[in-house]
Amino acid sequence: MSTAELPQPHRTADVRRPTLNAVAARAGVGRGTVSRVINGSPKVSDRSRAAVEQAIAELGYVPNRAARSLVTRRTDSVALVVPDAENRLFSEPYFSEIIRGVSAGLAGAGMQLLLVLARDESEYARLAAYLSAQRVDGVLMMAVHSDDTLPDRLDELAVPTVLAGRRSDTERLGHVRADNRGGSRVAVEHLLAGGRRTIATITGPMDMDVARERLDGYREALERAGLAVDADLIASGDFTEEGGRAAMRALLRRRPGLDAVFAASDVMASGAVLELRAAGRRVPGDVALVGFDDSIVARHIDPPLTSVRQPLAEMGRTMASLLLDEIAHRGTGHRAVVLPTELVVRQSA
Amino acid sequence: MSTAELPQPHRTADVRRPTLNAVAARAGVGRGTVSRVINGSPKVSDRSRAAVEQAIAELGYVPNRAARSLVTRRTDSVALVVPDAENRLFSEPYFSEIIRGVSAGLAGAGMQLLLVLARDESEYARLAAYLSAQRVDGVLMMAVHSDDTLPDRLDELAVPTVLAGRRSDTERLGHVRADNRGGSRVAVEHLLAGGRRTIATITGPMDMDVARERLDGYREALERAGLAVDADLIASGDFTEEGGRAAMRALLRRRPGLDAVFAASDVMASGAVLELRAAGRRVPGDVALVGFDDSIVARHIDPPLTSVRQPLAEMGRTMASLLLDEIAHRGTGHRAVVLPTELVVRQSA
DNA sequence: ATGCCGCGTGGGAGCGGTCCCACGGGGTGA
DNA sequence: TCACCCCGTGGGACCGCTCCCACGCGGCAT
Repeated sequence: MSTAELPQPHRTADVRRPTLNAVAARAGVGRGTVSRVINGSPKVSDRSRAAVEQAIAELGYVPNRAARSLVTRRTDSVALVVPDAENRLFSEPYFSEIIRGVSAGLAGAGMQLLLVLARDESEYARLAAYLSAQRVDGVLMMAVHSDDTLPDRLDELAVPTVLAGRRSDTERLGHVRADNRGGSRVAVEHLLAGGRRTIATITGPMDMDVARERLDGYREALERAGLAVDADLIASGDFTEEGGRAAMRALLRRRPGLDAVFAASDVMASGAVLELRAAGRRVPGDVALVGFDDSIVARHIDPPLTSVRQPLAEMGRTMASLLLDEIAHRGTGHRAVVLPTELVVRQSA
Repeated sequence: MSTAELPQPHRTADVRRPTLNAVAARAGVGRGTVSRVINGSPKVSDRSRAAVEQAIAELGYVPNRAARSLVTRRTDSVALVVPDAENRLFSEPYFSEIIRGVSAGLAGAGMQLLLVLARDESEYARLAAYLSAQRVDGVLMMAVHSDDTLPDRLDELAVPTVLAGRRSDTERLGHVRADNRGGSRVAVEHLLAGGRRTIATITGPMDMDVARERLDGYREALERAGLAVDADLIASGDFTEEGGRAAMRALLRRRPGLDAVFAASDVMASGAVLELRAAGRRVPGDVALVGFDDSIVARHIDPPLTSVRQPLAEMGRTMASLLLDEIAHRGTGHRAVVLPTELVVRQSA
């Protein structure tokens, strides 16, 4: 590592920005009037409003957030909490797309987005106090585990909270999720439509709601087609590539005759592909494969992977709007929103 | 999309949190003393300190950020600005790893991280005023274009600013970057060591410093090896997969005899692989290939890609510490830090 | 002309901290 | 014993905003 001093440019001293008082003086009105103009109150004459707006423009005035926040007891900011252990997910489009959606949904409301990565357990434990100390008006949480009680604590502390995904099917907090079950069903139906009949599935960890839902979708599709669900065709992975390989190996051992696989994530599918190739099976010739997430790897593995896409940006936007809702009308009750998925057909099935 | 009302739980009314005054009363001391304890001043007797700490614990007191910020003129938060047009990068480990590093580097200092995605030009234009209005103590910027003047404006406004990467080799602002030139040189030296002699390169857009640096590294390696630099072996891409394909196509046309390619990004390398395969060349048998970034696709394309890894998390941490430095000692001058890269050898070369 | 209404307005109070000045009391040196 | 110092301390004065009360004034009904 090398470090270099850069040529030092001019550096203005601690610039004091104009206050609301200065604007009032310049516009020849009282502080109250300026405040009203800034906050869009209708009870201001056109003349005053014009004068104030001109003064604001001339001075380049921007309200001091801290001062406002102190009296309104709002911060106009929300936190996005991401357990940092989930860095795996972080590098997927999942996080970034949702964040973009959240950001877009928040921007219109003039809300700031605070990114909080909880590195370890102890840090995570402090979070409830931290977040409730009027630091944020609301909290968005991603990748919440089934046994996580932080959301409940926030709820008890009256901090508006919205989750990405739900912890279980008895989730009481507001949340947004994709139609995992429906998406999986469509994926498997696609395999059935391609003439496949011995369709296996690689599931995620069964203590996660997404994993259970995606397995349910698989079952539903088979049942609707009048096919029996064979337990030997179900192997569990852990959403990692290695887990996908191991599951695929197990499936090939138990049911060498399988002609299709539905993997509950693209990353596991990418592991499965390697294992299939190692076993001499061609994809999709011998075995068709469908993944879930439409992540980056889906486009880049060979063959490009047919996968189920979640409307990530829209999920983010919806999370933002649910949260803004909860903030605006506290006690309105929580809402759950399920968004439809879409099957992206590529060459693996 | 479907929406559901969830059962409504209890909802406490606007909870008023204890103030510093309440702590003082409970501890039987003055406000000043409590403030001193909170801010770690040594001028407090052990007795008072103990009393205050107990009162804080009993009341669950947490200082009000807004109130503090109002008087100290600090916000204890920094913004991470990401031009949203760069969403492509966003989904790479690049962003997420740097963000993790930044977050880790900031956490120790009790700083908050504000994520600011600038969606379009107009939004981006407003950013300078927005950020300078004492909203943040400093700014971190990613993916800054060569012609971007926002950093300079921030600098003029005396807002401490640190960039990820530099705009050009005359960059005056503080920044952190990987040793792109050295990394590229090592990559090409690896190809040379493998016996390759006709080594092409696919560059990024030449108006980006990283692209220029990586090309320079390529040149350096050849020159050190006593080989001439052949302009026909240099094709420019744009850091996209399609750009990589097009560049590879051009290279094969101009120099069908090439036996190795150094692509300035993994994504371009992944495009190159497709084109090489289409042309019937085996990788690495006929043509060896090295990429840059060690991104997700590097591990997942076939064959797994040898690539140059940047120490992303450390870059983030370093950015944070440079920024904290600039905030603490304004006018100390800006610094540039270059971090070493590492060649990750896989099967493509 | 007088009273009343309501709109637009000015400005005091206060949000919850930090800063700093002034003050009391114990120790030290003359 | 007295003057001085220093340490720990309490509390007034803000920071820049919003909230809200009270007030002036023109228009309308009486």
